Amino acid sequence: MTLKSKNRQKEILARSARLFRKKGYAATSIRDIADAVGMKSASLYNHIKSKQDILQRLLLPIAKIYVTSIDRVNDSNLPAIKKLEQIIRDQIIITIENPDAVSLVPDQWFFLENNEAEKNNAYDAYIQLRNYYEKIFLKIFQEAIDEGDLKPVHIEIACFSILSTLRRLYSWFARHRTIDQKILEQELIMNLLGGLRT
Amino acid sequence: MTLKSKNRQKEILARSARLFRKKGYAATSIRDIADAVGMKSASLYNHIKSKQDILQRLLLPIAKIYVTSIDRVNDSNLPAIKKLEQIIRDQIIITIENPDAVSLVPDQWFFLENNEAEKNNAYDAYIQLRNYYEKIFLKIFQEAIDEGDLKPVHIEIACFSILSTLRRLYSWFARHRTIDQKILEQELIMNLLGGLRT
DNA sequence: GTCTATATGCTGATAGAC
DNA sequence: GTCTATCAGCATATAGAC
Repeated sequence: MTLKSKNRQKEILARSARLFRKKGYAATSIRDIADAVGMKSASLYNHIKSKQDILQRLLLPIAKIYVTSIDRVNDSNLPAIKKLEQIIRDQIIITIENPDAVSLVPDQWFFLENNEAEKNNAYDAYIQLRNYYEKIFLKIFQEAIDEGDLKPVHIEIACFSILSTLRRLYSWFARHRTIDQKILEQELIMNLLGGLRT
Repeated sequence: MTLKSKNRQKEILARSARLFRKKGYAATSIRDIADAVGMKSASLYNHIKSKQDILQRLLLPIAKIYVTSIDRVNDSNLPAIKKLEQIIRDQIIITIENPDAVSLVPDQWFFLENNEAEKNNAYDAYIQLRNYYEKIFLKIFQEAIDEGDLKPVHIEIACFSILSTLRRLYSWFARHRTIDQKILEQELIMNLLGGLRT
């Protein structure tokens, strides 16, 4: 594979991410993508296997970025409450660095297909990554309670609430790009964790 | 219009809402809806004008329910902080009573069409209702700060955070239907407002 | 690696029999 | 008010010339 074709693939993925974000996977056609890249739809197939292939090559890497990020925090020696703060900071950074790919996480993952015949279980693979992330998040949250830094709340409600906000951050950020990142971090940490501290 | 045909229409709307929730508007076909109702797709058109018509008749009423609800709270004589608590409670009730319609609010509104030629500006009408809701919400939030009950935070971040969680509540609730509603209210009020109180 | 041409199937919606 | 039959358009994807 040449460098040029790799760049072409990257461009196709980036343009697709933007279109999927704007219109949704189902409402975005291969022709839409071809137009955005500047070629005919048939030519796209020299670079990608299928429309589904594009979605998978957007969602699975971003899901792995999230998992890698929470693993690193989890392996650190910080107190659990500091780990939670770092997880929020990391999510903000991931969102700012990959806004289009991140935008697919709340909604478009559902269009991943589970083709068992071809051992192409992108749907299952994605769900597994997401569940793993949430499991670690819940575990750290419980530790912060055990360590006396958070109130003994219903952890599933609290984690749902925190993750709902972080998953939607991309859309807020699109409308407020000029905000200082440090202020955003401080405010979100206060919003999301402040009510739960002892 | 007979009672029977009204019931039929209600059933079509309810089945459609469930399908739009599960698969998304774009990925749900008229044939899917017809199958779910138990008739042929052509017969559907005796009850509804178009697929778009269904979406509009789901989203605009639920948007109006939200607006009516916040108007009533806003008109009350409660202190602003108590108004915010009531808004959260109201959103929980609306979500529990209309889970399928509410599920369309975060994502499927984008598929509303703006047909200016036919003065059928469902998209604009919806956006207007949503903007109105957010404007009132922000106003009450600012009042709670002015009344000394909330910290002088960046209100747009705080309101985004609170509304993100409330809009996603339907999906959490689907997985935890047995939770006591009072506990859910208490926990969410603590999660969403606790960190911001003076 | 891009193109034109095309295969095949599904889409929303309509016409008209009953 | 439901059906069968059908339309025109667009979907994903492929074949093969250049």
